[in-house]
Amino acid sequence: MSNKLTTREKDYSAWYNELVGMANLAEHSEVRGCMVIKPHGYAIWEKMQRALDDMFKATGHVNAYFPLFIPKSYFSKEASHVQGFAKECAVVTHYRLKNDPVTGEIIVDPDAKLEEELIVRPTSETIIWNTYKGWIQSYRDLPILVNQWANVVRWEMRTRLFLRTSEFLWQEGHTAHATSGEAVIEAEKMLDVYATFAEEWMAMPVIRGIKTANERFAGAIETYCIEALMQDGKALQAGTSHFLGQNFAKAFDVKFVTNEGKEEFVWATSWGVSTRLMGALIMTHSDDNGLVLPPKLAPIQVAIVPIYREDEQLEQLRAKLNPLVDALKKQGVSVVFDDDNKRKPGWKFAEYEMRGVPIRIAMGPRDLENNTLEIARRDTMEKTSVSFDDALFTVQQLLTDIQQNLFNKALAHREANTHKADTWDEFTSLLDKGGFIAAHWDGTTETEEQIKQKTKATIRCIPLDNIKEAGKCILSGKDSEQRVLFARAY
RNA sequence: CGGGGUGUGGCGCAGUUGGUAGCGCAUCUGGUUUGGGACCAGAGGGUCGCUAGUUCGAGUCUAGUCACCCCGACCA
Repeated sequence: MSNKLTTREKDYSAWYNELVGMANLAEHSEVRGCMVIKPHGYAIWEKMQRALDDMFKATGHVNAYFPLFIPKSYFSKEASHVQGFAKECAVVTHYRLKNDPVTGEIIVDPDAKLEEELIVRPTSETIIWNTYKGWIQSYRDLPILVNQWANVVRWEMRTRLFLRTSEFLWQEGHTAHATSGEAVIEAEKMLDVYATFAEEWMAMPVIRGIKTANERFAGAIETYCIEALMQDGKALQAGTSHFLGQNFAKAFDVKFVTNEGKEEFVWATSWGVSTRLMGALIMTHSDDNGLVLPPKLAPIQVAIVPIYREDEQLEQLRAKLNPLVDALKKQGVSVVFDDDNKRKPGWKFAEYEMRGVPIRIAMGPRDLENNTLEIARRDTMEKTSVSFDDALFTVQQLLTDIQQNLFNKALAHREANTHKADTWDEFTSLLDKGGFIAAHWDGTTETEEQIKQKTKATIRCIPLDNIKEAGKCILSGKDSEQRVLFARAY
């Protein structure tokens, strides 16, 4: 392992890859476009999962599981949905291998060709709606509020650890409702859950908005999203929630009988967040010393490093620190007491910093004499010497402070990098600096496409809390009734 | 799929006009160390991505091939 991260100004992409590797989060697999999530990375993902899952349960949802394979014919039922995913599907065509009679090599048995190919799910709308058809007859069966934790496969041309991999982990919620209004409320509610999670757990401020028709999910009537701004000034879609209308119900013939005896199609939503959130977390807070984790998602919140020369000193430190460790654990703080004799303190300091541990405590002979210990916070890298008796209180205080400080810092960064543009020149010059740009747009897909072609900037969203304001489109000069949010994005 | 780049011990790299492979980190052993990634001494580890060709001789030249990375098109 080398010692330091290279500076991120030079090449953000390289810096990101290096960080992900050195912080022991993940690595590229030899399998095309896939990644191996290492234990430390997975521990963070598990904390995210748990928090999200609790929020889903609290809003009335339950978990279920559906097949990995989707018969090809299911896909063709919803026209825009196929179009959206057709180009990136992995397809199972055979079910058996055999030894080549001539060469002895393992080959695909040509006699084992499937009659109907199976698609490895890129998302589960089709198989789930095919299943819901059997679950729903009456209004009494509604709503169905189901979530699935799963892996999906999208054959992406270019991949990037966590942000875009051929296989990724996610959750996808699929709900069925009796009325349009109820489904819209559900889609908006789940967007809110995502936004709350992003801001309160990940300490990552997000903008809630809706996508333009062009950027909408394949098969959706309305796509809601949360958009975050990374440290390099690029935007990242961190979560989406879709109002699907009756598109999938019609495609899969899912009808229910109302309490008035009328037969109607069901209304649907789907919503998901993925391991991309890991990428978002990394790119929002990390610095050149490595990963920075918000306390709420840190697998280790406090690392205690004893500094000692002889075993006897270690014993003294252990005796002194054990009650503190116990007290912290009792408060629900995850803490490691690192008395590993194979590593030196300096090495441990650097390592915990690289891994993003929010608080580090060091205690040595000098502290024993003075009844003090040294507390270092990861977010600001400040070290303070505090009285041993105040340690418990200070740590608890600090965990809250760090969580809040990380959010504040990220918010300040976003605000400093969000600008209004009223002319094309202003727009393009702002784009090169990165960040969000609020600008007028005439509302047409053609203009949106042209802007994208000329500048690589996309409309990230139309913010939900947007203020109506008359203006002229920055490209076409036509009338516009509100600003929309542009950015270059991941 | 287009443009560019890289494949050499576990990781990062060097290797000149072709002459039989070296450096840093990591690893192992012993000792001294331990308050910011320790030091000294010693040791182990590579058919140079793969295949064919040129040559007395190929990490180096030629052709092919595979893989990966970066920049586009596509996307959460």
